[in-house]
Formats: sequence, C-alpha cells, structure tokens
Amino acid sequence: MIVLLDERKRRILAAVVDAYILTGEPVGSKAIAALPDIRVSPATIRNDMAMLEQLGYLEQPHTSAGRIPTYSGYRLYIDELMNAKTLSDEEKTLLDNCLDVDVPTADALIESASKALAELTHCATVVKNVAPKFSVITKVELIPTGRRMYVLLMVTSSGNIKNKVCRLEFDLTNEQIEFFSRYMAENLQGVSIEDLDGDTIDRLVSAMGAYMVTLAPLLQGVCELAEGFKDNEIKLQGEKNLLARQDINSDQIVEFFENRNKVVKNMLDDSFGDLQVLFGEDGGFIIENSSMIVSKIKKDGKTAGSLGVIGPMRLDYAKIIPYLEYLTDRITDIISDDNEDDKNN
Amino acid sequence: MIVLLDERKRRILAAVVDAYILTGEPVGSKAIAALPDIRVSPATIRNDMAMLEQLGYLEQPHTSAGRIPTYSGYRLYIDELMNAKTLSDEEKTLLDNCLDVDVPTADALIESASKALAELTHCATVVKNVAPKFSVITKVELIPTGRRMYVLLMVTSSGNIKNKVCRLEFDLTNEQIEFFSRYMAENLQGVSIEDLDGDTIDRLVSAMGAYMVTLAPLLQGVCELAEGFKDNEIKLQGEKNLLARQDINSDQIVEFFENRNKVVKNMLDDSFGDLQVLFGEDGGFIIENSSMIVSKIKKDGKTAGSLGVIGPMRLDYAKIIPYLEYLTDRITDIISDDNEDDKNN
DNA sequence: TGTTAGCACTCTTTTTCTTTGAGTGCTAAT
DNA sequence: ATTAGCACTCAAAGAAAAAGAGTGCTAACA
Repeated sequence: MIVLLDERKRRILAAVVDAYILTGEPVGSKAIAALPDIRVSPATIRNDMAMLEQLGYLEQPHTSAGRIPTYSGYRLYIDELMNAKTLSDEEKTLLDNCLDVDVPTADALIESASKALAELTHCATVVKNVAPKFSVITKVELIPTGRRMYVLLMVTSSGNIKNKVCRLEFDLTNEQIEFFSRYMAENLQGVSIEDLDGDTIDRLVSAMGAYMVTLAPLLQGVCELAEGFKDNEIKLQGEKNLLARQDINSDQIVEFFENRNKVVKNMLDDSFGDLQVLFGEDGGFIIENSSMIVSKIKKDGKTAGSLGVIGPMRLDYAKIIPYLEYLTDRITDIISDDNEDDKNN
Repeated sequence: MIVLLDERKRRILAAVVDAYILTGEPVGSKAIAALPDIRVSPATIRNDMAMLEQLGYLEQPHTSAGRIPTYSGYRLYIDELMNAKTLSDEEKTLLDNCLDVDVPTADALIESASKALAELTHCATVVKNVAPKFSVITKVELIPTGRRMYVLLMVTSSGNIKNKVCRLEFDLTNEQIEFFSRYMAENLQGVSIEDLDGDTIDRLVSAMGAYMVTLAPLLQGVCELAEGFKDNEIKLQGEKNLLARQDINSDQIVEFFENRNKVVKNMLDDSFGDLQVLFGEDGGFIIENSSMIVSKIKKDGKTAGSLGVIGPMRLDYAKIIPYLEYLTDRITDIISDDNEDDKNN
C-alpha cells in the first residue's frame, strides 16, 4: 500500500528534519507550529506526525519526546523535500579558492579540494581517484644512486609518479642498465596500469633471457610500483573532525578508517548516479548515525574519481550538496581535455 | 633543605606510582599495606604518605581520596625508583620483528619501528630523522614526462629520494636538459642539504647565463625539494591511540599534532642524553597529563634520529623504556657503517 | 621513639525519591 | 477537518539520604 503524502505532511516532515539538523534535539509539534509558513495548530501537527511515524519517516526516542527522522525520513527529505540552496557569488568564490589550480596533477587538484572541504564542513572528506585505472605507463626509469642501490621511477599518463628504492645483490653494468631501460620502454610503455599484474611481470621475466637472474628483482619492483598506483586510491582528510564528535561512535570510525580501502572501494564504483547520499547500510557503509555524500568527477565523459563528505546524519545537506556539486563540476571542467588544450594554445 | 627519603618511603612512593599506573585510581594506604613486600601497617603508611605529600611527590584529589603522583613523583620514580624490566627472549624476538630490515633506507627502517611501537604500546609514536642534516645531494635528475611536464628527482647520500612534478611554460630542448643535468652535477653534487637555501639557488640562477629565464623555475623546484627534506623530519604514528583516550585533553593533542614541527624540533635536539622522559612543561612539551619518552638513534657516533612514545602520564615506563632502548640500539646497530660493510662483503 | 589500633571526620559516589516540564494522545467542541 | 483542553507519560533535573573509601589524630604499645 503506497500512501502519498499530502503537501502539508511533506512540509511538516521537511520542517522536522530541518529543525533536527539544526538543533540535534527531538522536535515537538509546538516548535513546528511556530514556523511562519505553517498555518495549522499543534494538535493538527501532532496528528500528522503520528501518521508520519506510522509510515516510518519519523520516530520517538520515548513517549513524551518530540520526533526525530528515521533513515527513510532522511531519504525522502534528501530526495524530494529539502530545497537545496543556490550558491551565492561569495560562496562560489570561496569554493573556487579551495581549488589549487597551480598544482600539476589532477590528483593533487582533487586533494586540495578535499582538504579545503574538510575544513569548510568540519567533516571528514574522502577522495577516490580512479585515474590510475585509465592511465597508462609512460615511462619506467632506473637510476643508480649508490653501491648496489637503484631508484626505480614510474610515470603514468595521468602525470603521477612513484619511486622505489631497490637494493640489489650486485652492481649492474652499464649494459645491463641500458638493456633494462630499453626492455621497459618496449614492453611497458603504453601498458595500462590495470593490466600490469604478476602474470605480466612473470612473462616479461621469462622472456628476458640472459638478464633474467640479475634483473628479476627490478621487475618485481616495477610490479610493486604498479600495485602502489592501484592501492593508493582512497585518501581521507579531516579524520579528527569526526573523532571529536560524540554523537558518532569513535570505534566505528576508527574501524572505517582502517578498512577504508575495502569498504569505500565498493561504495564508489560506477553503479550510481553523479551524486549520491549514503547512510544506514547503503552499499556497506557502516558508521551508525552518519552519512556520506559522494559526487563524481569526470574526465571526457568517463568517471575519473570522486569526492565525498563523511559526517553525522544531521548534516546540512541543503548546503553541502550544492557545495560538493559545484566543486566536482569545477574540477571536471579543469581537468577535461578541452580545457587542457586551451591552456596549451 | 634536602630531605633524603629513607628506604621505606622510597618503596612506598614506588608502590603508589606502580599502582596508579596500573589502575588510574588514587591509591590508598590499605592497598599499599596489602602488598607482600610491605610489612608495616596502613597507619604507618599514612604517615609516610603525608610526608611524601609535603615533599611534593604525591597529591590528593580530595580529602578522603588516596594519593596520586605529582610530576616530581613521576620524575623520582623514573629516575631512581622503578626497576626497569629486563626483556625476555620472546620480547626481544617480538621487537626484532618490528624492524623491517628489508627496507632500503634508514628512514624507512625507523618508520617501521615507529609504526610497530605505536601498535604495541597503544600510544602515539614520533620519529625525528635528522639524517637529512648530515646528508648531501648525490643526484639531481630531470626527466621529461609529457608536454611541458618534467619530473625533478633528488637523491641524497642517506638514500632518500624525493620528486616533484614541474609544469613549465615551454618545452625544453635536449640541449637545455643536458645543460641542466650537467649544471646540477657540477654545482650541487656533494652539497649538504642543510647548506642549500634560497641564497644558494639565487646564486646558481644568476650564474646560468643564457639559460637563466628558461631554467629558473626548475631551480626553484630544486630548492623546494631540499626544503622538503628539511621539513619532513617529524612523523607521527598512532595518533588515534591518543585521541581515543579521555584522560587526555584532545584539543591539546590536536594542537600538538598541528605544531609538531615547531614543538618537537626543540625537544629532540642534541642537548640531552640518550634516553629522556619529558612531561609537564619539560622542553616545551605541553600536553597536560601526558608524557613523551624519546630515545636517540646514532650512526657512527653521531645522532641520526630519535624515536619516541607519546602517551598518558601513567605509562608503563618500566616496560616501555626497555622496549625503546632495545629498539633504538638495534636500529643503531643496523644502520651503522660497520654493519653496512658486513653486508657488502 | 617508631609503630599501630581505633575512631571520628570528610568528602565523593551511589542510590532513592521527588519535582519539573516538555510533549503526547485522546475527547469533545467548533 | 481542525482545534482547544486535559489527563497522562516519561526523561531529566534536583534534593536528600545512605554508603564507602580514606584520611588525620590520639593514645596505647613494643
């Protein structure tokens, strides 16, 4: 049985959620009746609230208390009831300033936004960068730095770099080093990070002939570098903002932080729309009493990452959602190839 | 007036501190009297405790409570009274396993110890690596990675590497790149990190002649890399272990974390012995109710870094101090040049 | 003289009981 | 359909009482 809410009930539900987000206290009928755009008496509101409770949108902590929203209540509020604020020019400037455009890689740009957003919202923020998935290896370099010490350097098409120090059992001859560089250029340049796994490396090692024994450890290093690009995808900022709150169980937060890679990975995959709000047990999100707003960043039509805010359930969604949308849109603009071309002209 | 404590009072003080560290509750005379090696009555202990309070080693939260140690009490306990546990073979193995010896640089070795120690003690740990101070630049490399994109790479004699992505206004010619490499090799190889500052860079820029305009931004990048080596000295682990405790003011912790570079730098300089316990306002340490145990790591007789544990005042000093000593001794062994030579034979 | 049993006293903690007040649901009137 | 009125509920706040841990002091004791 689907009961459609009439306009007044929708208004009341919205008002309850608004008030609860603002104060954190259960909301009573009197407080709602006092609002300027509500023209009915507390008694009427009480009846409506009882109905809204029956439908599962509100609940009472105890008999003689006001109502607080349930997860369904929040869901309806976010999907249909709240009216997202439109950003003022000042806010736009503020958000523009969050973006450090001087930074050389898309990753760093997104991270600057993440950091600023954590400050701005007093929440934790999360970044998932899926650029590595789409990027290919542009360069693998081997640099001798001391006796039997070498630095392996890997550069990707997305402009990211990682290095790794390798200590070998023997010093390499110039000829070996040259072979390695050539071999890497021939076999790995243009290879997608995603495709580079243990098997690929094994095949490359086998095909190395006489150099196999000496150079195999370096190939191992190359493999680890690539793994690093895959693993290092999820970054948090502002963790302490969450730890400080006492309406959220700090054990759950710590657990979430520690398992972030496993947990968040599923949550941010391609299966949802451009912006989504997760809470309760949505997509395996498991911090009670808190929610996560995630918005996608695109590059040339494909998802290139996402930026999210993690905070208590009673977030100012009407403000933060437009913030997040604006930021991810701007980032999408900046990193799109069109724009890059503009810059390069 | 210096009053020397007789043996019994020293025993009692030690017992109070021990008990307080264990339970976190004020300690009464009865509890002390119940200990096997104390053969006097609670009344006697009360008299002694009153004396110890007068001397400033103990204090009472309120009239009808037991005693807790003051800072002076802790100090005396740590310096003279506690008996540090000797490590069992199991503990030694445990600690040996904390050290990731496969890691290529001393920095990474120390950091592995820091991480493990944080787990082991449920405290935060701090690492100050002063190796950069003593290390010199062994290599500066410039690697083109895309249109107008270059990676600057700096390697130091301590085996540390940092890179930085630079986006230039123009593409460089091969000749320019070669000049830059040669110029760096001639002018920066062997230069101490400490000596490389803005002035040095300015001088190098001025002396570059025709290349000045094009290559100046790269020199700027080199300067920033060197700064990175200097700044990046202090690293924390296990911050959340402290945040979770409610006997420590979390605002103070956050402030400490944020100012760690300024604050800790002074604290870990060369002016103290091999191992030191700081609390109260010792050396500018400012987290109430907590203490920091720091132990030095040496290389060839010179201080190469330090490793510390930050936790509540009521730490198990008798256990943690030997842990820390053992770890820093082992690290000192491993990174000493003698040992390196062994490896290289 | 140092040690100890005994005891009155202090002050926190815990428990119990009472009061207060916000908010509800229901009924009857509009 | 809405609303005023009212009895009822229940958490929170406050007050009072009881419990308990620990002390300092005194006087006795070895």
